[in-house]
Amino acid sequence: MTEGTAAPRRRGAARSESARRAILAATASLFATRGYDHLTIEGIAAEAGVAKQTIYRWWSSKGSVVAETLIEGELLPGRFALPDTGNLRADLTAWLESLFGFLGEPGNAPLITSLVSAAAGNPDVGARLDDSLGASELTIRIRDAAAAGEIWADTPVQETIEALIGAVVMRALRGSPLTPDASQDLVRLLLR
Amino acid sequence: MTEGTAAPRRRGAARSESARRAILAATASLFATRGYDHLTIEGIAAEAGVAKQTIYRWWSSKGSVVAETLIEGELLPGRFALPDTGNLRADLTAWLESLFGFLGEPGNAPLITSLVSAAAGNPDVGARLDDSLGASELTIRIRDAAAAGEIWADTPVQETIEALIGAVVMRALRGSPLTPDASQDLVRLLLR
DNA sequence: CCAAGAATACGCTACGTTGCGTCTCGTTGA
DNA sequence: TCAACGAGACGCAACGTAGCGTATTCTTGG
Repeated sequence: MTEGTAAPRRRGAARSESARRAILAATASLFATRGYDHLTIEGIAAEAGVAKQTIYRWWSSKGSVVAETLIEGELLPGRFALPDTGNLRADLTAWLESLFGFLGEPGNAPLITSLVSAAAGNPDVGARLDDSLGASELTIRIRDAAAAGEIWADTPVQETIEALIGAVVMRALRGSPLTPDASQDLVRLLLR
Repeated sequence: MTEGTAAPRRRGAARSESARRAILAATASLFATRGYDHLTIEGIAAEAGVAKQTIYRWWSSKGSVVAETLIEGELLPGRFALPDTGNLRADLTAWLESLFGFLGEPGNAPLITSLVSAAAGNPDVGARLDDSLGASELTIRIRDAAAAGEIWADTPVQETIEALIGAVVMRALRGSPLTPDASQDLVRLLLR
């Protein structure tokens, strides 16, 4: 499934790790500056100082390269992990605030928009994007909080998460202004 | 702003309405079968039996043509209007159910995914897509319901709508299975 | 033990294809 | 009469594939 990862050890020259790193770095850099749809394989190859065929040898599409770049953590900062202070509402609010804060910095909204577009065309990117935004921790925390009685026991976990991330995605897509209370309001809205 | 609409009355031949209709119909048909990123101006022209220049004369981009096709109602059925029985929760549930139902029919999820992708790259398409999904009625109804005390008076209208549509978009993007209670759960979650 | 050989990755260059957006052409129609 | 139309050629960019010579690495056999 995940392309571009280590090959089984056989004869012949080994895969060049430096080429792989250069490709991912070039992808991250070009993606950030030009966006997903202006990203080209030839552009990546040129920026990375690598032959086009070296990309095609290991990845089947632009989306695959982007997905792996995302996995490698070169596209989004790692700061979107959900904090764990024991207070779910506070943690969620902080998490949303860091996301909205990121969206508010100039140039970042188009980056997320581009990532959503990439996710629309490539499920692998979608899954990795969810991961990068902290969806898995979200699931665990909300489920546990419901079980522990910290929030309404019948909270529909899946729907809550989709509404949360969906709201963030919509903000990015529409570029709607970020009200200062958005994070608090959203958490209050969704966690009763 | 809205391209492709009436020209100022001058000398010479008038704009061909049949060409315009053929272009929009071809766009709708190709979009539905091949998706947004495989949609090409040359393909539309060929399918419509029209010269490429006739498209470029009236629209500036692929996105513009798609946006107008959306306005014309040729891409999405008109059935996503929010019903008005006086009971907001019931109306929202019905609205969500028709959306989720549409998403569940084979071939429709990719259509929405493609539309989201188109919206990501073209704000005009985004705005029209919101319209087609009934966002404006949503705003009015939720605001009125809050004012009338039918729902919590402090309901953050903008956040609620973004969470609602965002949840639908996430379903389409992730292709997650549609649980039968999803609509009810979502409405209960957001409207307390 | 170590050279020969096989297998593979790499950079490079070139090719045919597709779609872009622009630009003439005659022709047609209000 | 003159702009809109169809047809289609043009240069450009990027696609994905192929073949080349070179470098690297494992396997084999004298």
